[in-house]
Amino acid sequence: MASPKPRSFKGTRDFTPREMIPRERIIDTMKRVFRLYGFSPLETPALEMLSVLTGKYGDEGEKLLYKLDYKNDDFENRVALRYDLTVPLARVIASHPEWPVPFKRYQIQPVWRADKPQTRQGRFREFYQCDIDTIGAPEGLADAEILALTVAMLDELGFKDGDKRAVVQLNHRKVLEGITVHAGHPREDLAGFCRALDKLDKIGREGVNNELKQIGVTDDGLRRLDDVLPLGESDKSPHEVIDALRGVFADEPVALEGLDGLALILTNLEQLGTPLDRINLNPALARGLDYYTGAVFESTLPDQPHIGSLTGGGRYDKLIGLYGGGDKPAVGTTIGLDRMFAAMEQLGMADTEAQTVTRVLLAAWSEDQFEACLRAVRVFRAAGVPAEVFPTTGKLKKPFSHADKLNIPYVAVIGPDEADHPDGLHVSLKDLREGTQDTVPVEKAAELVSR
RNA sequence: GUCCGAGUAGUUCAGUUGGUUAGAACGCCUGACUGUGGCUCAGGAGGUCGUGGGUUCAAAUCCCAUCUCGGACCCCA
Repeated sequence: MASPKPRSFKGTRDFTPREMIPRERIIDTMKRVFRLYGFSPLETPALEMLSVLTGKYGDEGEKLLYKLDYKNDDFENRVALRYDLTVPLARVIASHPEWPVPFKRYQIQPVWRADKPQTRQGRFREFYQCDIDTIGAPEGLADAEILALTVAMLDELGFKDGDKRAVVQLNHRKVLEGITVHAGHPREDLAGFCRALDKLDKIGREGVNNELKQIGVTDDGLRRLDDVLPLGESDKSPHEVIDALRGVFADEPVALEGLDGLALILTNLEQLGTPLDRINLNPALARGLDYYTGAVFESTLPDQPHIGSLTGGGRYDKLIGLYGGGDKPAVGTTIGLDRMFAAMEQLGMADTEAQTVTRVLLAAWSEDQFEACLRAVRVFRAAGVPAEVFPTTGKLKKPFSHADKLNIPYVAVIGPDEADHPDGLHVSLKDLREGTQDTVPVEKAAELVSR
């Protein structure tokens, strides 16, 4: 029997220790922030009933569902891999009407899309999503909390100062509705207008103008956008932008409602301690998805325009109701984990050197010292130092070479001199980066290595 | 789903109008160095040239098919 060539399914990835070590550290940081804001963990199954998923993502999205074939294929009971984390959340909420609201959860799990992957552009068939949502809270505090959390998390990860500074772009669907009407476009096609506008940073103002013309916006309408869109690129504070927009939309009550909503969110944000210079009120921010009903937001790195948004979300008050149990207001954000890692790697913010968590590798000079090695490793572990014993004795070249290849920072050698030291068990501790070596009691070695 | 390009050692690739036994670099293993990694030097292992068929005295090279991979479009995170 010929063994098949080992290969992985296209669009899926292995995360090697070298990748997982920084990845886990970043995820741990994020979870800590989520918890500080009172969001609790939720996990849902990879498999969902197909009937739960159909009709939620539109025709384009539906084609991307991974549907599973069953023997005795039973239409009622077909299943599919989850496509996102929002629909499963909606299912959970709908099946627990007794849960007190607001319900706040974070969820970090993979989702699957039967897309043609372009791995270099960061598009995969299996990828992680990280969602934070508050269900059952009206516009105001919940929106502000999501934004405050986003800024706090980005700060903790190092997206705080200089060219790594992240800024949250903020807008409101009702303001966008006002802009749509202001451009002379029918209110009913807000979604189409937003889809075109959302491409602004990708295809530029010219490209957006072309797209808008295609859906019927006139030249005069395009000119009227000049009253509004440039405000997003000005140095004005969010409150100043809102005041300017109040003037433009004096006769458009829906837009004024949106501006009131934004003002409330900003006030809450300030009281929560988020500096408003991290918020950019940007009337050009649209977000492509058409289920948003209120605030929409994205976080970007203004000095790294090629990286794209790190997080994105908004308020969606009508979506949960689609799954039964009545309308429930909701607001949330998605964190683009893969994009975040890519950004941190590009900007040199992640440690990509470590290939193992081991801090110290113990090596016995001969079989006679192997037991002493096992006693010594216990001391390191008890001190909280990740340590392991090289499994063979004899040539010390092997453990040293192994430590070198894996970037293990320390090797502790135990030979007759160390094992039978009159002052108790010693190790010869070598710092591979410095090339220095000292023979010290094992307890002392554990202390040296732990800092 | 549509349109292009590429498949040769573990990896990145070279390989001339078809012509002895298919090469390099890096990586891997061994030794120089019987208590010590990186650097250096010497040696070694590793390939049915993606797969199947065809043309030819002769195919990695030319032709056909097929599979896989990469890029562009659409869509999205």
